[in-house]
Amino acid sequence: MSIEKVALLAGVSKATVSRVLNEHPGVRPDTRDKVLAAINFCDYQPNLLARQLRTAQSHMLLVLISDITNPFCANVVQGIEAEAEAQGYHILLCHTASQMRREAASLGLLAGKVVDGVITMDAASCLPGLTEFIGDFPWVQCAECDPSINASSVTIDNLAAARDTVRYLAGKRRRRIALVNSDMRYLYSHQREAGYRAALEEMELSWASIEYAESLTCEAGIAAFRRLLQRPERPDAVFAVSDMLAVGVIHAALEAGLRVPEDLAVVGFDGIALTGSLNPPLTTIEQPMHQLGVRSVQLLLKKIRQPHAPAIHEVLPWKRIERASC
Amino acid sequence: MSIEKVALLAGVSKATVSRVLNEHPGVRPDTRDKVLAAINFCDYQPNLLARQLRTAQSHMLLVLISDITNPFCANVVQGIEAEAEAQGYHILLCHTASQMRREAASLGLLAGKVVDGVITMDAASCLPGLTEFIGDFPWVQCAECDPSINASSVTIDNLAAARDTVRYLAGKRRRRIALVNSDMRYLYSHQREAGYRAALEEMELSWASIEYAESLTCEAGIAAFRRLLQRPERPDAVFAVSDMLAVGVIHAALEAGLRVPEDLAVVGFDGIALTGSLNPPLTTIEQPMHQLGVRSVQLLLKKIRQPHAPAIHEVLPWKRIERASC
DNA sequence: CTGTTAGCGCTTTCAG
DNA sequence: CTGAAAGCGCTAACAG
Repeated sequence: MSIEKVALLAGVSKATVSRVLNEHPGVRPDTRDKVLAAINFCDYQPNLLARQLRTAQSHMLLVLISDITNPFCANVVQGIEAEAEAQGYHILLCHTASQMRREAASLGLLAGKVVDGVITMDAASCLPGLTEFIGDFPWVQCAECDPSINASSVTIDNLAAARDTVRYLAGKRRRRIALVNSDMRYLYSHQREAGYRAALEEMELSWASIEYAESLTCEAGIAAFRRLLQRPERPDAVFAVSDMLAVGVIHAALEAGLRVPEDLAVVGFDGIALTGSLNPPLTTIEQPMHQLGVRSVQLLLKKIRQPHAPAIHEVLPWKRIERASC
Repeated sequence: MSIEKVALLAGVSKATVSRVLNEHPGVRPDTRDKVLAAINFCDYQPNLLARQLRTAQSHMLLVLISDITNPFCANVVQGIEAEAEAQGYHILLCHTASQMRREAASLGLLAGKVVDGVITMDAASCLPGLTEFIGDFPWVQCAECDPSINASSVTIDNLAAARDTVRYLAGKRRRRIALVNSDMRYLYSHQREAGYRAALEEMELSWASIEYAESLTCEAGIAAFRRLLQRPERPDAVFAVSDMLAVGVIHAALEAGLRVPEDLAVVGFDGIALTGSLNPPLTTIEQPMHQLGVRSVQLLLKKIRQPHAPAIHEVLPWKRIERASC
């Protein structure tokens, strides 16, 4: 049943049906009722595709994500979805696994008018090849920002957060603070590593040790910590750039007979809910995950509505949550 | 730049451009090249909305989920997305928080032709009011299935899994086995509770104790276990219907001075990756999360392609993973 | 092998 | 306040 059938049924024109559908003012109450009755009668639902084609807006947002299985991402997506829903938008989720090919494919949805804009949360979206694909389409970088790109962003100050964390550990008399970092394709990895190095220098700690995890999972954290243990001198503290990595670090430490926090202090990053219920509870740097998502949507919609407004780079606060692991 | 511009540029008709775009056979190589050149020249990207309107298929799938933050859901979604991508489909994610209002709104996308079908993973989608909304549209119930509904489903045998678990605990000389269940709006809650009761009866255990968690989070697990402890006799084993609940149970148990597994055995459900890295590692009932997602997409596409094929109810195997928590 | 034409279902001027 | 008509960009008969 199309709008035409409804029009026929109500004895009016397509235009009038469209008017009541979109709540345009200036439709006489009784014709409005007639139309509404007809709509109800054949329980008509408008074809959204046709509407989108005609109005040239889909009210859909694309979200590019490396791995929804990572609780941090899931929480941000939840924020994105909540705000999108509140503003009458839907979200299209694309796992890119940071693979250029998949990213490029998804981005066809932008050019294809299937989505009105894109929020990226993954490493690869900053690659020169991809920025070209996105071109001038509305785009917000979330949690991972390349400042040289002309798109809005919502992030935290990763360098400051990492620096503060290492200083905090040093303040707790830890002298051999190791960093368990992630894939260096992420920009935040560089930023946090820079913060780590800066703090070591400031605190005049010469001991440094960095391991790179293959993914943001417990298993990768376990493997990374084991590698750390094979080095000449073992650390007395580990700063992991993700809570999941920290979970693995603690597991591997206990397994190796170390006590946490007595022998090894551990700090995570992200502040996922789970951290408070671990044994021991995990000290972590909390990112405003939900807010990161919410603001991303808000900036994206602003760009969609005012395409020529300049990019906005928003930096949200982080917070250290002190618990027993350190 | 529309298909018309390309046609003009290549000196052919729109139809021919469309043919090369869709790789239809029977286009002379040199005209094909001309078109391709033109497409390249103005880097034309087809308007997917227009195509979708015309062909009456969007190649998009709707996924209704209660909470992406729950790792079990996230893993299933990952499976859904992977298979969808492999088959040339995209997914639209809708958090429903099991709220009727939001579900109904999302389902407008079905009637509105924005999506070709829907996969539901939440409790509310079985409500009579909603099944009406979905009507005859292609629909697969994933992980949560109401057999009285005429839609395909992919699940595990929740009753058998729960029964087996309780028997296993009884076999380990546990005599006071408590169940930490979730929201009873979920059908699996009923099924697992039925399995729990059946096993108790079979094993001739008269002691039973059930607590209902408010959500599938660690915090809810902690609260539930605390309530359990306030009862006259404390359990010597807890079967939690979700790994996240189990994490909370263990946390609360250690906090109360109980040793796990000596004083309290704990078994979870779902088999999320994290469970292997907890302290102690968690015994759990593993659901084939990825496969649940993959098969859901496959059944949905089958239904989309053959609308009159009968519904298929697929039951996937589960697996007990024995670890130190029990 | 290629072009012409007729829509998909909707919104939106422009007249009346 | 309502209707007629044009057209969003594409695909698919049907001719030629």
